[in-house]
Amino acid sequence: MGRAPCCDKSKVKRGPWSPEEDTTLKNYLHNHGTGGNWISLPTKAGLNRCGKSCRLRWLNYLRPDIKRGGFTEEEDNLICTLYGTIGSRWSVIASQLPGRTDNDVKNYWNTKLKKKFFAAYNMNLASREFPASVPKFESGTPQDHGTSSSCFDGTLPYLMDVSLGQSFDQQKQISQFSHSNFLEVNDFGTCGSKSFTNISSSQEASSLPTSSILGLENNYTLWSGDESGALTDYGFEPPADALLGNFGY
DNA sequence: AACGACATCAACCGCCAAGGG
DNA sequence: CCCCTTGGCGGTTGATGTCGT
Repeated sequence: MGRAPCCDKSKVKRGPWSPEEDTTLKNYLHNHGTGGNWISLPTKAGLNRCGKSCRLRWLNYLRPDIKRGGFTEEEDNLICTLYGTIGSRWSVIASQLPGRTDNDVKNYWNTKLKKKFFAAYNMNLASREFPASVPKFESGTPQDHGTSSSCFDGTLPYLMDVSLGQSFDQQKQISQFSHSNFLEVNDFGTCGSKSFTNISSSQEASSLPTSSILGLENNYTLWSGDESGALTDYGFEPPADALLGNFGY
């Protein structure tokens, strides 16, 4: 027996969202929040859409803090470094790129960065006898590359500056983005890693939703991976565990 | 101008894990 | 425990745009 679908696909609208639907969803979320239930949200909001579709539309497109436009070189480098270390954990990678969604990062990787990544990698292989296997971490344990391992056959150029084909300072790059070990957590998605000071001092902070507006409490909770123990242990072997530790995971 | 190839990205699919009853 | 619902995630698809011939 197959798994029951989350909604009746034949009765809900699919495909691209209209501006009217976007407005309806935004207005509803602004006034009521998710109510902790995306599945029932479209009915309450008067949308003939699947709840999952509403959630995706909000997270990937309608959220006010979405950053649109091209990725910077620093973002490129960070994505490549993280991909080389933890694999295709797009939500984790996106959490280190404020304003970027996992879908954005995934699309960007698949359409552009992947080629750049391997072009730089091949260049390194040809010019500098880049080792066929890269045991950079002192632990000596095999790397866990997540679901992407088959793509690499165990070989990862994760210390490479893809734009320059030069050695890449992983810790430096990561520190530029992770700011601190605090993660922003809210009810509207997993994206957005910002330091407390960034949230509290920026103009963005003043525009953050209050619990009354969005029907939420503790919209922004600060978690420290070292201290709270609240964050998931993803079960990575070193070095991924060590790297994720930099982000509070 | 017309056409095909390629690139982009929004949206969907299906699986998995968490949590509540 | 077990089952069910839901949220979250990564992989994939398909519509649309852009470029080259």
